Amino acid sequence: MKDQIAVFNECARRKGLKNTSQRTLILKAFLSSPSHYSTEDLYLKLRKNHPKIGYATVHRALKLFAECGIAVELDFGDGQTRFEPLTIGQHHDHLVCTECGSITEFSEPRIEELQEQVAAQHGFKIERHRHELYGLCSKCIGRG
Amino acid sequence: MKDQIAVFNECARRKGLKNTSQRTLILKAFLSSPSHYSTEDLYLKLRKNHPKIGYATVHRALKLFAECGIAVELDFGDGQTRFEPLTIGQHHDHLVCTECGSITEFSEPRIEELQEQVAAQHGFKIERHRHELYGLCSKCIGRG
DNA sequence: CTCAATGCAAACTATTTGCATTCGA
DNA sequence: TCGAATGCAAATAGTTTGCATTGAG
Repeated sequence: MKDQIAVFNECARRKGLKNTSQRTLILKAFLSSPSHYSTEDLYLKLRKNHPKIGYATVHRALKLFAECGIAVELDFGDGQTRFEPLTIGQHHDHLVCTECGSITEFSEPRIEELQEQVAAQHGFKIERHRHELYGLCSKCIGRG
Repeated sequence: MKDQIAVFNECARRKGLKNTSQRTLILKAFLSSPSHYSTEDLYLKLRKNHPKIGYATVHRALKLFAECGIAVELDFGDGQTRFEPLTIGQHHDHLVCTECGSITEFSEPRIEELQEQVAAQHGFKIERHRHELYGLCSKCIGRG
């Protein structure tokens, strides 16, 4: 988390941005939880203690975090863009439960390797990827 | 393609739907091209020869195709939902060029297998997945 | 004749933008 | 002071829905 704040501050400095209490607040809330926030999620959470904060401010901050490389935008197909804190060099993909909406992370180097092979076969240069498995999580399998 | 039409007709019959010239038209156009159409793409294409067709009709037909299992909805993060014809049992994933927008399909059984292993480790039951590699296609690498 | 389908326009939802005001450097 | 940031409201874009009319069975 310290790393991420440092990375963001450096990025903000390069862009000539100013520090504001709101953005600091949003950044801390964003980093302090393992959640996958949509703008609305985070906005609603922050508003409890900071009623004056604006939706657009939260949204602009999240987009900025993504630009600075400390967040990634995710889309699980439910119509909401989510943002996830990104630690440098740490990539992972997601298991998304279609029943309860829970999100679990996974990382499988052998898949990444095969991806590279596939790309190479097509003369394709990978910049980024998304890999999501949708289905039932362990908690929901029993109930189903 | 014949299979897909048969599957759709059976599905429509079960749902008690009626055949209409518009939907037949949309279905044929949808299946006759390897493209990954958004509603708008297909609507604009169809409108050339059938100016009276409505956007909503095209959209409702595409959603229906997805419901009947002859199409899958795709989202490459550009804000448009795309629809791809699906042949039964034939699954594939996508290489998406971030430069020219071209879409190439790939299929790698070893990745699917590893996916299943990952899911099993988490007690997760996969219903479907999405796996997309974003980057530069062979044509765009030279130009870059 | 009945009810699904159509085509149009309007509604909706998430996201983005314009702008007057506020506030950090 | 200067310009970035904020907060509000309005605009946008894609998707979905309501409804009067059309048309298939």
